[in-house]
Amino acid sequence: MQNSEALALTAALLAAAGDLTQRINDGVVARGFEGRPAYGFAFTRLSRGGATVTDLATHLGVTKQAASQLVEELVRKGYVERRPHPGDARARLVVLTERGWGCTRAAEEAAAEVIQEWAELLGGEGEVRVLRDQLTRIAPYGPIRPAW
Amino acid sequence: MQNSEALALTAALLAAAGDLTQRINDGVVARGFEGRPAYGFAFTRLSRGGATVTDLATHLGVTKQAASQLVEELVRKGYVERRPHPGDARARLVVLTERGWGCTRAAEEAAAEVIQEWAELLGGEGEVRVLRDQLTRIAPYGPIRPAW
DNA sequence: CTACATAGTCAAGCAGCTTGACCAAGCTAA
DNA sequence: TTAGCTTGGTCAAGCTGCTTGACTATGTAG
Repeated sequence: MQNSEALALTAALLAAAGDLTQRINDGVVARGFEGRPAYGFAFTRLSRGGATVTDLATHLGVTKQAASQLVEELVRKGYVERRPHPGDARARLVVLTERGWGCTRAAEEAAAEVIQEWAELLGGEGEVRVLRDQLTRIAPYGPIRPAW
Repeated sequence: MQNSEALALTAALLAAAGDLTQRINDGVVARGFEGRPAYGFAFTRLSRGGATVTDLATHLGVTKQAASQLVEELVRKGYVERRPHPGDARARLVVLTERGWGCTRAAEEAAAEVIQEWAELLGGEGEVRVLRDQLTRIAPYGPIRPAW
C-alpha cells in the first residue's frame, strides 16, 4: 500500500465518519430533540441498564469531571435521571428517561436513514454488510475517541 | 437494514476513524514532530501549491479567524510560512516549509503503517482496496468535519 | 469615483474539556 | 473496632480552540 493510497483511505474514512455524525445529529434535531453528538455515545452506554458517571467517563474516554458535566446537562434537558445506586451508596446510577429513550430511537432512525442512502450508493445492502464487517474487524476496543 | 445494524456500523466507523486519527498523530509525534490532527488536514490542502487563509478555512469547515490562528500556530512551529500572494495584495499565500514537508511525509508513513496493519486484519491488501473504494463512494465532498 | 465584495486581523466571549483539591463511602488488615 | 488506603462524585479554576462582531486594506463592477 503506497502512502498516497493510505492518505486517500484516511481522508475517505474521516469524511464518511464526519458526515455520518453530522447527519445523525441533524436527524435527531429534526425529530425534535436538541443534542450534540456526544449524547449518542452516552446513550449507547446508558441504554444497557444505566451507568455510573465513572463508567461513562471510561466509555467516553474523558475525565469523570467531564462526564459529570455531561450528565448534568442531560439531566437539565430531561434525557436522564440520577438514582441512588443499589449496593453502593457512593455511586449514583444514571438512567435514561422516557424522553431519553425517544432521543435514542431518533438517533437510530437517523442513522438507518443515512445508511440506507449508503446502500443505494454502494449498490445494495450486501455491500453495506461487507463494509460493516470490515470496519468491525479493524475497529479497536476501548473508549470512543473523537476523530480529530 | 435494521436500526441496530445501523448503530453497529456507526459505532465501528467512528471507532475506526478515531483510532486511525490517534495513531497517525502518535506516529507523527514519534517521528519528532509536534502536532495535532488538524495539522494533517491543513497540510493536505497546502501540499498542492499552498493556499490562502480563506481557502484553508473553507477546506477545514471553520471560520477564517480559526484558520488564521491555525496558520499562526504552524508558522510559530516552523511548518509553514506566509508569502505575499502573487496577483492579490490583500491575500497571503501560506506554503509548507521543508520541515512542513517532513511532517507531511511522517503523517503519510504513519498512516501507511496503520493501514498495513488493517490489511493483515482483513486478510490482504485487496480487502483494503475494497474498503477504500466503498468509503470513497460514500464520502461526501465539501469541508472536512470533526467526527464528533 | 463610488459602492460594494473580499482577504485578513484584532478582540471578546463561550463550550467543553483539563488538572487539582476535596468529601463521603467502601474496602482491607490489624 | 479502627487506621489507612481506594473509589465515586463534586467544586473550582484554568486552558484551548473555536465562535461572533468590528475593523482595515485591497480588489472589482458600474
